Amino acid sequence: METRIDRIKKQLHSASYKLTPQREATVRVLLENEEDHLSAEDVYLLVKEKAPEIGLATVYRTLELLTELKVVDKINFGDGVSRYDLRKEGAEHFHHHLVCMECGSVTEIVEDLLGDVEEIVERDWKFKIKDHRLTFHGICANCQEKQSNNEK
Amino acid sequence: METRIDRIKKQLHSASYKLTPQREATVRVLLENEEDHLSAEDVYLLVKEKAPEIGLATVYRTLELLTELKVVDKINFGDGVSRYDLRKEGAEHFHHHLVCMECGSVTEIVEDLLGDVEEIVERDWKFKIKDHRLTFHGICANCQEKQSNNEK
DNA sequence: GTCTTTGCAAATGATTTGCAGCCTA
DNA sequence: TAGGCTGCAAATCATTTGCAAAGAC
Repeated sequence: METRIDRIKKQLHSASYKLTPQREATVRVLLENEEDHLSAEDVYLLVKEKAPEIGLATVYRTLELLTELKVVDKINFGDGVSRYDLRKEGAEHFHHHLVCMECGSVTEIVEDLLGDVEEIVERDWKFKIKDHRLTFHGICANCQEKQSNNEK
Repeated sequence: METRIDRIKKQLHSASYKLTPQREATVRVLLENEEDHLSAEDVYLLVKEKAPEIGLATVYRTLELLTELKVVDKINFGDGVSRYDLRKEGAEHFHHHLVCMECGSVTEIVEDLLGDVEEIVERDWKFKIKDHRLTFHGICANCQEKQSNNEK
């Protein structure tokens, strides 16, 4: 069976890059933390646990490479750091995010919510859409509940 | 008649801040360049033309202040800099952007495209939306035309 | 061997902060 | 005169780059 790593390896090869141990360790960390939205520093610390000799610069270079190959998406929630998110396999579009202003949690929405909107934009603005970024800022279900409990 | 500056002045006062000459100069630059998406450095250079003694730190501090008061929105298109956008008066929601991957131009969409989408998100994810960020990356009408001309 | 990739340290660039002086209530 | 506000310079933080050594084909 072809694993996810195998497929990423192929993608690298077809762009004439190698899956070095460092790159593999980095990809594994991303796979094992798919739900999180790790910064380069986060990834570095996690990779370091398995491969202590790795350098931060290598992590940055790998993440940049993976971004180029569209294996990951680089996102920015407005705090000063870039975060890296594995692209869902087969997903045509970048997924969306709900960022909680209370607790900072980030929830992913994989469903494509923008089909109709993109049609309108392409038609009315004559803009050829290649990608999108949609983030909602607000209060997550958890924090809403906490708030209403506090009011009791 | 109450000008836009007057209203911003009131907003500052009601949060017990003053509209100092430096702050006023900064706001004026933002008003005069509403269509652009200026970085702090951009704002600094423009303010410097009128008030050469101003410091970059003051511009940063002013922009931060205006962001807090929701007079401007701080946005990030993925290049390493924050940009500042005057919030449209009366606009309930932050407007959207089309970023051209060819020429880097940024077009604003003031229309609210997300009404339906927000309803879905609030209902299905129990997420109380306070704000949103929507950016499309693609090719603007101009660059599309240039490309098809080159192919001739 | 040649070309790619790496780790380290130094460089860069955006943004923030410490602080002494300034201005205004 | 006290506090907010400013300009400057130094500090910080994320990210990038130069370079010599190490590794892959």
